[in-house]
Amino acid sequence: MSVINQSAIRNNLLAGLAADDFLALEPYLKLVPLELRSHLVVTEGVIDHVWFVETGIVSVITAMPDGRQIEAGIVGYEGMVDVAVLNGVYRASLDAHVQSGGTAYRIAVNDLARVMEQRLSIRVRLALFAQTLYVQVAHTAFANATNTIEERLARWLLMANDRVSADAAVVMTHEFLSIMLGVRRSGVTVGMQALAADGAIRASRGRVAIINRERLIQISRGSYGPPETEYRRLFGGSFGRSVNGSAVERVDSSSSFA
Amino acid sequence: MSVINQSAIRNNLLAGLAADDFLALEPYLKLVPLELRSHLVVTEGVIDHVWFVETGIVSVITAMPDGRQIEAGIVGYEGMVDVAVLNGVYRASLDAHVQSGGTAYRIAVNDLARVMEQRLSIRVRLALFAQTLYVQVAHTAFANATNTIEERLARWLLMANDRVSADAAVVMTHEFLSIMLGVRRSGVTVGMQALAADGAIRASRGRVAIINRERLIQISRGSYGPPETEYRRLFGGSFGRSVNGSAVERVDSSSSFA
DNA sequence: CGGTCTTCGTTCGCTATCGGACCGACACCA
DNA sequence: TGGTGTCGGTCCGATAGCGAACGAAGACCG
Repeated sequence: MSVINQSAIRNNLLAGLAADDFLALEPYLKLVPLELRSHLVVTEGVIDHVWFVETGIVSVITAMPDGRQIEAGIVGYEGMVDVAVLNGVYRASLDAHVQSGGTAYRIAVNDLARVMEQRLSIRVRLALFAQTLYVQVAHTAFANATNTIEERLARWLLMANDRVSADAAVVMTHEFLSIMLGVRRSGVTVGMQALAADGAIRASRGRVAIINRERLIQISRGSYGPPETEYRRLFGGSFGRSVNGSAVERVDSSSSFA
Repeated sequence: MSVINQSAIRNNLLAGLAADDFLALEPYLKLVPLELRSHLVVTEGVIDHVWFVETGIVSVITAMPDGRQIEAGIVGYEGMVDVAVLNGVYRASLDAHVQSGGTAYRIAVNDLARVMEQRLSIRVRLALFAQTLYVQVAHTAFANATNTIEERLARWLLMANDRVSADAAVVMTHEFLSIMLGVRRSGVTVGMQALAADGAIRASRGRVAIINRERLIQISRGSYGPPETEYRRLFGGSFGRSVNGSAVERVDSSSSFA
């Protein structure tokens, strides 16, 4: 069995682990594709694997039994799915759907739990991510209550842009975004036009190119930023600011867990 | 120093600890008042204490530098503030404000961390609560995006009612609620009138009596229920249902949706 | 008891967004 | 190259909620 080289890992949680911690996890990690639109976790389902995203985007979704759903958070190479297992919960209360295809290192929750039990520093690092996701979701609640569609679109595009190589366009349809934001499809169309008129984005069928991040940030009226700042504070690096993509840096994770 | 009797504790996290775990924490717990409108935690501030709520209600709030704010979650005797420390984070990204005065057992984070280090089972229990709060916040994001003011009011009143002695009225002004929900004050007035006309509540100046929980749950259109169900699943007990001999009865909220 | 402050009720015009529908444009496949 | 399905642009009337203002009723205090 070939060994995964830590230096080749894009996932920021794995890449930043101490070398011996990574080696302890490595035998259980398996690189798997993230199939577009697949459901990694479904509400009330058992969580038997955890995914460390390498490329692509996964949405954390509040899904109701009657089919209504909305995005609560978004995870890319900076994080993992599902954080519930870090809190000792193995049955899901939220969905996780792949919104942009890619790859991830997958591990069985049993294996992860066993290794974390031996190596507290792994748990420490992953818990920091759970905290950033919690903050992100709280800010989604804020944005959903106070921001216009256009502002929320700007926020979403920035967050998606943070998670793809910086020059790549974001791939998604208006229909899809309308579901994530909980608004009408044609509301998204109008909002996108406004962003395009502003020179912030350039849109074509199923594709959005971010032209001017600075402008998008202004438009988002503060709904973008704080969770990303929190992430950088806890993990260091340039997440959310990278001018040219995956500038994943590592920082020690020795903050006292206990 | 007199010893606190665990059987007299109302906080569900502390009350449910194994006896020896509780005894290990007990020397560091101090019963303190929760002063109405005090800010237990403020964004970017250091978190130096944790509160295990006995009575009263604490709101978890997304606060922006420009003063805009909104409630992301709500914590009463079933939980603690701030859960960030469970993830090893000691600088706040969210506010915690006392919305309904009461009391709490307070502990210094250093002491809590030290004891948890010795007793993993304490950490395990508290982490379960962190998970329920995360789910609650995700559902706030859902409600904020998809529900009307009236529906969100119903949700808020139910959640507040869960956290006060069952027959007590909820004490708060329209002004206050408008800030928590991020809507106009007069929007709350109109919403309250609708709920009162429905016979779900009876309102007087600064006070709301819940008359018919069942009706409120219907009105909330699913925005109330799932996080409470999750809490019961993880902790057992009757949280969110009528507790100890209240006149109010209700069925499991999830049944209205399955 | 009267003054003062807080809270609530109500109104106005205005805007964002809804729900639904229709159609044209593009993309892909045979 | 034409057919077919997806996607985006646009329009309609309807509505929830906004921002601001004003006044009345309850609560508190000297």
